[in-house]
Amino acid sequence: MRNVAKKLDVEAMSLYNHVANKEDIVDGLVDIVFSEIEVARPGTVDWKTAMRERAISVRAALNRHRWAVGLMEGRMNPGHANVQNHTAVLGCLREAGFSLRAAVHAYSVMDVYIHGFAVQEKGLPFDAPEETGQVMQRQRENGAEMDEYPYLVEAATELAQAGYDYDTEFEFGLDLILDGLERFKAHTEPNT
Amino acid sequence: MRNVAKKLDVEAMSLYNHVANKEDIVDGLVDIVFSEIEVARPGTVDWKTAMRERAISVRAALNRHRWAVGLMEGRMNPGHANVQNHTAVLGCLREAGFSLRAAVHAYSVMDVYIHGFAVQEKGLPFDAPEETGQVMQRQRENGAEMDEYPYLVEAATELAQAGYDYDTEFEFGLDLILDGLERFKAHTEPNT
DNA sequence: ACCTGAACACCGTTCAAGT
DNA sequence: ACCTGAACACCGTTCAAGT
Repeated sequence: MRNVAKKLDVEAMSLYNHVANKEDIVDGLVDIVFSEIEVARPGTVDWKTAMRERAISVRAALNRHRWAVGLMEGRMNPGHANVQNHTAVLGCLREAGFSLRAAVHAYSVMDVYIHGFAVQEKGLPFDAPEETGQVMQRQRENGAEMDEYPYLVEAATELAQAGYDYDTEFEFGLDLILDGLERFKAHTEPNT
Repeated sequence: MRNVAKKLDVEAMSLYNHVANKEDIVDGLVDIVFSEIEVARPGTVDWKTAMRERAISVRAALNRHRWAVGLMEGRMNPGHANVQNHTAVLGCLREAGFSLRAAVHAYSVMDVYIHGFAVQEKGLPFDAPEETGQVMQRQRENGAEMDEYPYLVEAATELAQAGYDYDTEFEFGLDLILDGLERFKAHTEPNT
């Protein structure tokens, strides 16, 4: 609040003449982020590529506005863009032949993964390889024998050497889920 | 800090004689939660049921300690139980035949999903059906024509009627991912 | 109608002074 | 060695007083 006010060359209390409270401002900001998410118009591409491109679009938006990570879901005053986005995704799945329950399932897995990945990526203390070694070393200093954790050491040294690419990691899980949904769809609704 | 101190019948500043700072306390608490996570001992069950049971154990622990949701990952001073858990999971996957990269991929998807689901479940403003209607109504009050969002209305009324079960929702996504990992494993390492 | 100074009830943390 | 009062630098928010 005080920082926002400062940027407007105004005192913090003045803001309360224009917005209800901080939550109110965040509601508006979050809806702007929602408005930046692109989802293919109905009937232009199959559901799988539509959902894949949307997922990547969400991730891109969250990367442009890292402060929004963890604030997008659970809004209790969803804005226009938010509701519109929900409708678009639900519509895409339903028109592709997903049953209502199946669509809700699919939506849940996809968004849990997309936002969960963003949270993990944001909260990670180390830029993967660089600081991983330091964490391991602190373990050692605390008296931990490293041969107690062979698999951890193995993974840490591998990642330190070859690096860790968030983009490919994200898409691995994304495709795993999309393929799973495709199989689930074929399994529950053999005709289509 | 001040609340913790109060529970110990002490002033807040006294705590700094025993811990470095707030983060230090949280580190310790989080590691207790990690210690409650059960993972099958090597060789007792196949990797898939081991990972499935662990996922459910994580979720149960997070349900017992909802404050820990979102604090488990990205610790930069991982405790003993944390490191031990990491090792156990990595070991389970490696000994089941996952390559190192594949194990890291698998670990990433699983934990992103598990913790992402917990975050979503915690942050949800409405206990599913009950408050869903209220949110929809506020949309209407804001001048939104409901036939703009047929799929949303459809889903909301359905969920309001039949209810929404977090446990089955969680396990749907979990099994989708585990099945996907099994297929991925078979695909990349045809022999085993 | 809009802005603001003073104040309230919070945070985590430091440090010199006490025992 | 451990505790504490006073203080600092923060939060979001209210309200009466100003223009």
